[in-house]
Amino acid sequence: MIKSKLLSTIQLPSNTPKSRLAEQTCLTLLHSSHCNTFTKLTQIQTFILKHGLQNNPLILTKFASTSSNINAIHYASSFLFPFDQTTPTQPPSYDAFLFNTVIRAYAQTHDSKSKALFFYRTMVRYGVSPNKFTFPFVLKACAGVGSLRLGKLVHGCVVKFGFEEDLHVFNTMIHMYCCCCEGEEGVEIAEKVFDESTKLDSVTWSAMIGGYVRLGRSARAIGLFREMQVVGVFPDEITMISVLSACADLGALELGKWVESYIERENIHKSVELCNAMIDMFAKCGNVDKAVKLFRQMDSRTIVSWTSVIAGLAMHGRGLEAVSIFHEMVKNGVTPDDVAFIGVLSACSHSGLVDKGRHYFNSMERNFSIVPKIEHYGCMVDLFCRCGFVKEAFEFVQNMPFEPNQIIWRTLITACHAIGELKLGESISKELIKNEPMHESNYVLLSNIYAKLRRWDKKTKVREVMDMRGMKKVPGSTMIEVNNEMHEFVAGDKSHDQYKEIYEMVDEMGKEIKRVGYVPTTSQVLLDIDEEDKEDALYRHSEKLAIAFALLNTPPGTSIRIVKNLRICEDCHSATKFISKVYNREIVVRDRNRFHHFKNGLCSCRDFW
DNA sequence: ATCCTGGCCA
Repeated sequence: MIKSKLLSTIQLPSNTPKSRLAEQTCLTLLHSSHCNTFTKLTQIQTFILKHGLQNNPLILTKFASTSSNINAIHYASSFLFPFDQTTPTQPPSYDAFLFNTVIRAYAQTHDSKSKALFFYRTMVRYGVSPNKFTFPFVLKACAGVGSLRLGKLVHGCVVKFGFEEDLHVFNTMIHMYCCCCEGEEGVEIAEKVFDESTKLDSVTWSAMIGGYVRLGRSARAIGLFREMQVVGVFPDEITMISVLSACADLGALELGKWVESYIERENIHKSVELCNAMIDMFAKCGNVDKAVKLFRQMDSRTIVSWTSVIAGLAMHGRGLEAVSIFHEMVKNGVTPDDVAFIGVLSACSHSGLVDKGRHYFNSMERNFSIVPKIEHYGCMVDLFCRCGFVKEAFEFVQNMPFEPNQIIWRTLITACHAIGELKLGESISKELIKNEPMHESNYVLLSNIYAKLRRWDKKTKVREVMDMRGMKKVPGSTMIEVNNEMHEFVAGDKSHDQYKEIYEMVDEMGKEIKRVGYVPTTSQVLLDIDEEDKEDALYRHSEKLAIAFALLNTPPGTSIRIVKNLRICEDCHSATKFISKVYNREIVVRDRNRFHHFKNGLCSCRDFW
């Protein structure tokens, strides 16, 4: 209000050159207000036109850079470039700085990154040479768009304008190639560029390490971090965030603890983000108590801190604690966002809190004006299915404002499988395969259903179709960290040095647990073989191999932590309960979905997962 | 004279 008055009543003293004073007044205006509403922008635009400042690059640049939301940016750019944007007429006397500002503004948006590239092209067409500040923005926009073709093109421009030696530009280029991974090509180029360069700083290494983590190649990320230390480049907090993220992904608790002490020892700044990454790491590596402790010790927290600890508790099946922290968060005046709701809803789902889940889902829009996304609907479907309310789940899906995605269909199929609605599961699976013929988990679900129906003929047929289409089932594998080393097992694995002892141990385990009531669940075995062989096949599962390995190589009474890449199978779940009792070990299993804490013959998931 | 790089939660 005050500003609009100021604008309309402003008087310029006559003894000063008008334009200079107008320029200063305009700068003050731009400086003092955040020009993110149409009204303010219109007022300033009027002022600019009135005082003939429309060709003043300084004013125009400021005008563009103070626009802090997407509408303001569109507005500012349409003012700066009022011509038909596809066929620009007369090149105005704009400089690189002005273009950089507009390119930056668009590069930072969520859905208009390609406009950044458009303005880069406009800039070049006008004969304005990009400077060293231009390319980091353009490359960032490319990374956001994710098109390798564009990325390569911009790389060419970087070389053409001679900025490939600039470390900022170079680092952003590594980042861009890591983000534009069509297949593996992008990351391969990033590696090549990375390997060929001689001057790398911690940012370059972090970009590459972070790239591997994003692609799920966490072991490679850790390897690269080790190389970084060998070469003698000192990591900073952002490097450590990526490394922690890799530990979280691998479930490498010992390594994660080492990272924690390394941060302490080297006095690396513990930013909120670093603490968040640490919370996430401890939760995903099985020590959720430590995650909660760290969370409690933080003196300032962001929504990410709260969400990390809530999601951490959720995956350990500690739903009530997660819900209570969510409450505490709201009470502390932190407004939950959509991700926080994913956390609290999945907490309800993993702990069977149906009513609470419904309550939070309904409160999203009512109390927080967050429109539930399909992911939130997915959480609800999962919640209903886990509690056995399959009918309600189907009704819920029918009433939701989205077309169900494959994730939701697969949740429903799994539920059908669990409650024995095999015919329904079969028909949905077939439908899914028709729509998404190259997704292997659709075939796996169908083949599981045929196994339960004992229709080996149809099961074999599914297998054949998969082979014909050149697809492979992701092999189940289990990782375990012993003495700071990761060991990975796949079913029937004989590559391990200790494999003979391990198989003997597995046999012994089988005998011991059968004595206290374990019955092998042979219907889980997805092969058409006779019962005795099936039992044998069950004993070769990667989970059991890893547990046997742990029993052989860790002191009695210590807890065992393993990480499985897929969901733990029903038989291994049952067997592990008995093993925890017979061998008096706490066994913590992280599977694709959540954690299972086995202790004294029971599991924290209450056999519901 | 003012504009630059990598990172955390589903």
